Amino acid sequence: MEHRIDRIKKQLHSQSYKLTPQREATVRVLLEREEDHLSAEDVYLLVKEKAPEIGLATVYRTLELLSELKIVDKINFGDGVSRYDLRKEGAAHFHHHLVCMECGSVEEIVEDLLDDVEKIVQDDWGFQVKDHRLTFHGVCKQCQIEVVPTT
Amino acid sequence: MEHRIDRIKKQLHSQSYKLTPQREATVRVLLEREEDHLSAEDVYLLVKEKAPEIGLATVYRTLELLSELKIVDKINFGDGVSRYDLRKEGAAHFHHHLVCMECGSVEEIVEDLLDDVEKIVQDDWGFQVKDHRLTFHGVCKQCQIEVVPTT
DNA sequence: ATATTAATTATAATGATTGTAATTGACACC
DNA sequence: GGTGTCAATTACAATCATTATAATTAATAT
Repeated sequence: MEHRIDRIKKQLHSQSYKLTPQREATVRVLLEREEDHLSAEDVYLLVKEKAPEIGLATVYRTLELLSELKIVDKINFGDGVSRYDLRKEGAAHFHHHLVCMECGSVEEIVEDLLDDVEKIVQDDWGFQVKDHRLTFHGVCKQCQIEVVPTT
Repeated sequence: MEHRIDRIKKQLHSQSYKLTPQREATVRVLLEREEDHLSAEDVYLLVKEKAPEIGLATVYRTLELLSELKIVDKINFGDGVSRYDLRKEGAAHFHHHLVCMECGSVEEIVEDLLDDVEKIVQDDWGFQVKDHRLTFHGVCKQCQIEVVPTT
C-alpha cells in the first residue's frame, strides 16, 4: 500500500501538487475500499474517521483533482451521485462495469475488450479515441439463480 | 413525423398512459431536435415556445415516463445534467456516443459494435446483458484538422 | 350531469456540488 | 528563528438539477 501511496505522491508532485495529510487520508480510504464504488459522501464519512477535521468540500476538491490527474475515475451510473474508483496501476483506460438491475451490484471488468471496436471508430469515423467508458446493464449470476418472484 | 407520433401514442396507450397535449409537445420537440442531446431544461425551454403554460416538473415527468417505456434514452456525460435522446425506431439498444474533448460535440453511432463483446461477458462472467452504454472520449475529425493553439 | 381518476401547475423542498472569504500551514529565503 | 508567499483548507453560504406536495384541472366512464 505504501508503494502505491508513494506512486500517487509522485504523480501529484510531477504536476506541482502536494500530498497533504487530507489528500493522503482520502487516497488511503480509496485504497482500502478499492472494490467499492464510493460516492463523495461515502468517502467523506470514511475519511472523517481518520481525520475528523476534514471538510466535505475538501473531499470534493481532492476527488476532482485525482480525477483530473487520472488517478481515479469519476463515474455515474445514473443515480444522481458521482462515484469514484481508483484506476488500476498503469491502466490507460476506464475499466468496464456490469451493473445488475436486480440487486444493484457492480462488477468490474479490468480487461480491455474494446481494442477492435476502437479501431473501427478511428478508421470509419476519423475519431481519435482517448478514453472510453462502457457499462452493461443486466442480471448478474447470483440473481439469475435466486429466481426473484415478481410481486 | 405524424407517423412516429402515432407510434408513440400507441406505445403509451398499450401501458394505459395518455398522450396529453403537454406530452405531445414534448415528443415533438424531441423529434425536431433528434440530432441534439437535450437536457431537461433545454427541452423545457423549447416546449415552452409551443405550449407556454407547461411546467418544468411536467417535462421531467414526461421524460422520465418516456425513458421508462424505452422511447427515449436518458444519458449522462458526466456534466451534471441528464440528457434525453429519442431511441431510433425499433432499436433494442442504446446507441453509442463519441464525445469530443475539444469542442464538446457529440456524434452518434447507431450500429451495434458490441455483439462480440456482449457474448464474452455472457460466457465468461455469466452476466445476462439487457442493455449497454458505450461512450468514447477523444478528438473529433474537425478538431484534429483545426489545430487548436495551446495558449 | 357527476364521480372518479390521471395529469398538470405552481411552489417549496431536497440533495449534490461548488463558490467564497477568512484562516492555516508549508516551505523558501533572509 | 523570523517573515513572506502561495497553496490548501475550513466553515458556510449559494447554486443547480431534480423531486415532492397540495391544490387544481382535464378526461373518461357511469
